[in-house]
Amino acid sequence: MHHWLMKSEPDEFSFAELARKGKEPWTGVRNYQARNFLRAAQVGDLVLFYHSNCTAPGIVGVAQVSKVAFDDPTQFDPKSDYFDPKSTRDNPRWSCLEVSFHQTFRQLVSLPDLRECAALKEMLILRPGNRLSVTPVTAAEFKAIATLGRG
DNA sequence: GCCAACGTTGGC
DNA sequence: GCCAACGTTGGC
Repeated sequence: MHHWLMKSEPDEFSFAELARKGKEPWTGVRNYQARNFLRAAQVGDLVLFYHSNCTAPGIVGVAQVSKVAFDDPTQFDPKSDYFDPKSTRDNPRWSCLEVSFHQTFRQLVSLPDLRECAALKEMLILRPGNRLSVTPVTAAEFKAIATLGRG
């Protein structure tokens, strides 16, 4: 069992939308390190859902991996923002997976909250300049954040 | 809108 | 394989 943190801009895809739809293919990851994390995820892994690039950045709830990684269809679609002309069907570069809604936090665990928490000092997301949209989280970090979020 | 950080690209 | 240029991310 692994734990992850995934970032999404709420203007693009919000956690509320995941709650409404129940599940969503997590496509558009175009960074090799993040892709490798996606490929390591297993069904049942819990995912902290982080809203970035918004007025109140932070973790809003928990999702769960419901399908392991498969070829990201958007890489083959010339109409998609995520189209990659260098990727072929014989040798696809990019993977996606499916996430399902799990739980909405009672309160936002904001970026300042995360920075304040001594147990979270090592989190990748808190490093300056970190741009990975998918990062691993330890079980202890997950627990600390879930405790804050569940209030 | 600014800017720091970092990944990627491409010339050499 | 080096490295400068460029693009993107994301907090503020």
